[in-house]
Amino acid sequence: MFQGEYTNNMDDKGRVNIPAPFRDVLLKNYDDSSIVVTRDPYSPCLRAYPQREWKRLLARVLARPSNDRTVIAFKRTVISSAQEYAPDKQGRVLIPQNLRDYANISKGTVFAGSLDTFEIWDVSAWDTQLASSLSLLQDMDLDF
Amino acid sequence: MFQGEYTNNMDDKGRVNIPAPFRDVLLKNYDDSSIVVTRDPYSPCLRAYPQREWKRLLARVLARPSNDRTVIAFKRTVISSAQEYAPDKQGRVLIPQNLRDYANISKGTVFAGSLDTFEIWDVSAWDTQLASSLSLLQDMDLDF
DNA sequence: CGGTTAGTGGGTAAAAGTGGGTAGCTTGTT
DNA sequence: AACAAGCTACCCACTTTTACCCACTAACCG
Repeated sequence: MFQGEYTNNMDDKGRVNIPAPFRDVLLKNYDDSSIVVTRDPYSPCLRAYPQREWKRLLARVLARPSNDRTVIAFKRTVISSAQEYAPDKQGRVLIPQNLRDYANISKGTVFAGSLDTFEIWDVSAWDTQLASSLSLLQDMDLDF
Repeated sequence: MFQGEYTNNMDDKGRVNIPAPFRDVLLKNYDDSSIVVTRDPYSPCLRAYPQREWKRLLARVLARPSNDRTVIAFKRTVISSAQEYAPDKQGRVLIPQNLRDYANISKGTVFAGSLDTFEIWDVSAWDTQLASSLSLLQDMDLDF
């Protein structure tokens, strides 16, 4: 399970270090350190899936009628942008330019655990998102 | 059950001592001295869960529809920031910078028992919170 | 008043994160 | 087809952070 929030810097070449705790989860729970990175359609951030979770998502998509408009849109935004990455010896992955643009990532990069996936944010986008999530929760007054 | 209020000092490295009575509860009632520390979404403080209580919380969250906006907000504020800590030989844990910022903790740190969890406050934030909690209770005039 | 436990401070080895060079591949151009 | 340019994977070296250990002081308890 991915949890915790970590900030790392992307270098000039576009590489960022996957936080060590996440790499541990990948190796221990999934026997595979490679991930699939893609656009998150609901927020301006990227989402990283372990291989197994990515396959589960694909299965769910394939189970739907392929002419459905939302399924088509989902394929175009999420699936088309998905790419598999294996971290290098230092634990870094290269984020391609189109995904960097989508999430507005320039340098400061936040990795946020989200149970079976994790999110990748630009640090200032993360801060504003965090503030609005907090105010949403306070207004809703839900009990967990 | 965690009860009582204790003040300890965080050192320059960001470590604070978990009060001994709380460590006792962790060992005796939970057979595990490690805790999960996370943001409290309703107040500017942190909340520490014994492993077992944390798992119960996760189960409750997972039972809800994952596309619900409040569930997403909860994941981002609480689950993303959650990290597991095992106290060192002296009974201290390192509070990471992002959580220190959230709760405004610099040095004086208050640990407040809250039954199956406990809260971690900056001492001055705790004082102001205490004053307003008191006046709230006096106005409401409910009988416990 | 001595002994034990809680809390505090600091040193140090290992791990995590960062920066950059280079060889080899792909791509595109003449 | 040959060559140049750019990109990327891989490697090495450095810096920063963290985990772990030891030592000291203060409080508590008999």
